[in-house]
Amino acid sequence: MLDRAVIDSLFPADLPEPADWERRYPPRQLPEGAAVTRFGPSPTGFVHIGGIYTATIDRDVATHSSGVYLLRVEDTDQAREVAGALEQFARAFAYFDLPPDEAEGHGAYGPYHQSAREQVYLTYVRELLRTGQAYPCFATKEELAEITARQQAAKLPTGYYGTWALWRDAAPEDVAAKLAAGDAYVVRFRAPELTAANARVRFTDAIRGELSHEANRNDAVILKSSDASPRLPTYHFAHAVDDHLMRVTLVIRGEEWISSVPLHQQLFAALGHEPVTYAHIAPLMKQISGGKRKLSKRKDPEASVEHYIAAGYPSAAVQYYLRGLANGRLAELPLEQALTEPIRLDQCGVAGPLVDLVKLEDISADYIAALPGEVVLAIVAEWAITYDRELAEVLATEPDLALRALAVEREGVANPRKDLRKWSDFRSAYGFFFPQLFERLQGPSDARIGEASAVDVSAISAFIGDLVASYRHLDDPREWFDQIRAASVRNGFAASPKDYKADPDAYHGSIREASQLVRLAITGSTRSPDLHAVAQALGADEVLGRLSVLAVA
RNA sequence: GGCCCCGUCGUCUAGUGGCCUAGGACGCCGCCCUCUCAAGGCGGUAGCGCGGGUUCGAAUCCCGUCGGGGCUACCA
Repeated sequence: MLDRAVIDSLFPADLPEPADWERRYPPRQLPEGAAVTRFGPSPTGFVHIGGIYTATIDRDVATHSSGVYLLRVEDTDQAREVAGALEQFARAFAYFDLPPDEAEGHGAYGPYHQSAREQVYLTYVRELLRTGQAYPCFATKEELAEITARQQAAKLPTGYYGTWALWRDAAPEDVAAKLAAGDAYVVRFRAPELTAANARVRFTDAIRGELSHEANRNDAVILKSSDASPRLPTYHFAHAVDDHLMRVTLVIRGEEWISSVPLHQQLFAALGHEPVTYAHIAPLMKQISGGKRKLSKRKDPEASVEHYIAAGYPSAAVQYYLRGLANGRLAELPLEQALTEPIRLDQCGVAGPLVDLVKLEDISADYIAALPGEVVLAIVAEWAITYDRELAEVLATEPDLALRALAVEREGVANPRKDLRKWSDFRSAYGFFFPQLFERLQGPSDARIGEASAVDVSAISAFIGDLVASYRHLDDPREWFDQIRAASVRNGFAASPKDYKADPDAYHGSIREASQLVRLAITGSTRSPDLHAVAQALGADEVLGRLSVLAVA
């Protein structure tokens, strides 16, 4: 074993001992059964929808057990750090209403950035070195690559273990010489010797139940290279140190970590830390040609929560969807109830679900349809400030018109329109209400009419001309529409589709075609909410203005 | 390659030996309503990966097999 003096010389003289940290971060005083959970985003990319999914479960379990949910930024991979990631985390958690009880800036167990915890990690690295449970390793990248290549050629498990582990049992004087020469090194964990008795490990997962795995044999790196500053640990070691000192009791993470549990348990044991409970959740998947694969923040930018925020999916709808994915039972409940009912870990699915935007949009449309017009307006206006400037300005200057538009077939009806699935749909669904956003037709030969109607230009202008001349802005829907029918009949349209079908050659078309022309003029589209309601929201002047352009050939 | 996780309609799921000729939701299709669209109402389509067992009886238990996913980094 390495000389204690040699070991200590590698660390600051005033480095605290484990007991010091234990005192500084005492066990929490929490009610029986309270879970302390954490989410640990890495700023090597943006939080994606899977991260929100995990954080939702973390937050929920802590809340419903009267526990604590903390946010710890896992920024040990400084080389791959992405600028702006932290700001994006904050935006994402704010948007989805997932406030941590503790995070950088508040909480007694910080710092909550791993890059600021160098001293803590060094204490425990030194401790493992002192007890011979870790050792410095000077193997170069080339040597490591060669080891891997030889193992693969020999069809042996790859890794740094046993006799492959160059520095595991190196002579102390060789190590001392390397250190004296100032060569860069990492610190590796000395994996326990495997025997028949400990070759396999079993553990209980809060979601999956009993799991077993081959024991870890690899001398995993726990402290990264000495030529970097700050000197940071790998995920594995940070997990064993931080989750202990932050007094985390329940680690909820993706199932890709199951394979690492044996290592983590060895690390906890070596450190003398009480093991934590794990809950490995199934990862959200993405449909790809020929199958599905785990959602990746690198490969799938559309999975970024920025995408959801920019498109304007309501936070509550997304949460409802994600909670339903976690516990199928919640998907059967009404939204309000599903948002407050606890998520049960033992009811979490074990197979990775595909993210289904169509389903989300259905939920979202239902949710928005139940919202009062003024609430929709307030949220859309807020959203538009960032994502649709022009719309934001229009809404600011025309709030009353916006409210009238939103009231159409939404307020006071049994089945409100479901034409908004996300805030960005507002422009296409309601934009035509606003003179500033609506482009009036050029005339009867406008391309938009050409695409939708076979009625010839002179017939259009005769009909619409008649309608404009006789137009009355009536309150009664039936009477209002009857004047359109009357004008169309006077100008060669059939009063009903049935009449038209009986003798197609006698007419330009039926009331269907006629009303589509009116619709086109007023809304610019062949698809719109109820025309009379639209006309009421618009007002007589605007309606006549929009119709008049078709009155002249 | 080794190890691990997973496998019910297109998708998300209910289902823990008989309540299952497998239920719900979304999608899709049809019909109704109708001045268009959306919504709504009604109806329909579609699934236990495969092969062996165990059992009176299996989606449910066991074995094998195939398929998908993950780990095997000084990334998390």
